[in-house]
Amino acid sequence: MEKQAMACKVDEALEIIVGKWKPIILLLLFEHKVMRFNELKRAIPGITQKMLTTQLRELEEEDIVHREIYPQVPPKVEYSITEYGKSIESVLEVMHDWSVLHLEHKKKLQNE
Amino acid sequence: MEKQAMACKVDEALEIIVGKWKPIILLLLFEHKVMRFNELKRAIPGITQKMLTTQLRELEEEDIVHREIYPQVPPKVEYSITEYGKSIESVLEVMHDWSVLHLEHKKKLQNE
DNA sequence: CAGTATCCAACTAGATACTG
DNA sequence: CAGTATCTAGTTGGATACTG
Repeated sequence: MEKQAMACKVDEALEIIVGKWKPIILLLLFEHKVMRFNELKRAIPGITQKMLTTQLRELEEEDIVHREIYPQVPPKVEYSITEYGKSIESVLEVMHDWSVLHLEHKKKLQNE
Repeated sequence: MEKQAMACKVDEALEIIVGKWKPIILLLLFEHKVMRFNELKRAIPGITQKMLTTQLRELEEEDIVHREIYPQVPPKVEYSITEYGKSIESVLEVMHDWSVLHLEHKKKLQNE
């Protein structure tokens, strides 16, 4: 595979998984399976409603997160990972594992 | 492992691999082993000198890219992946593979 | 050749207020 | 409860000019 084309595709993946709050949103949904809007908001310290909405809409757009609306008052909306979205978990794990490696490496460098 | 701590670490990894031009820089260096500044610049259409410098400095800071300066006129500077930096290749590959999967999935969705 | 320095436009994200 | 709307401060990145 040509490297330039590959970089192009990597960028696309990054745009989806990145976004300041996406990893934490995804990890929470992987853990809890189903979460309501305010439940997510409480679980993510520092996020604003606007940001949470935006990031969830983007993940929904990519068919990674499913949004279930219950037509009732007060409104109830539940978020979950789609069947397809589950494919992203291994990517998050690889990134996490490398991060741990990286932290250790930096610590080692500082001790020299 | 607690999910919140994990998200934190994933973010750190993302900050390093992301940056608009980092994937392409890294992939080029993985392919060519050693590249000079202008060689990289020519290989990356649209990048400015400022951006290339910034991104390279950040990768150098993280001990992922090595910068070899030859004290001569005109100056010659060569960039390469550090021994440690090689650990990032598999992360890029996983992200790339998922991107390909994702493109296929989106195409399938549009045909429905 | 391999950068630095400066300026500015565009986008991002936070705070805040409002609503079905 | 689960958002939307608006405004604004801060950051990012591009264009351009200059340099050892």
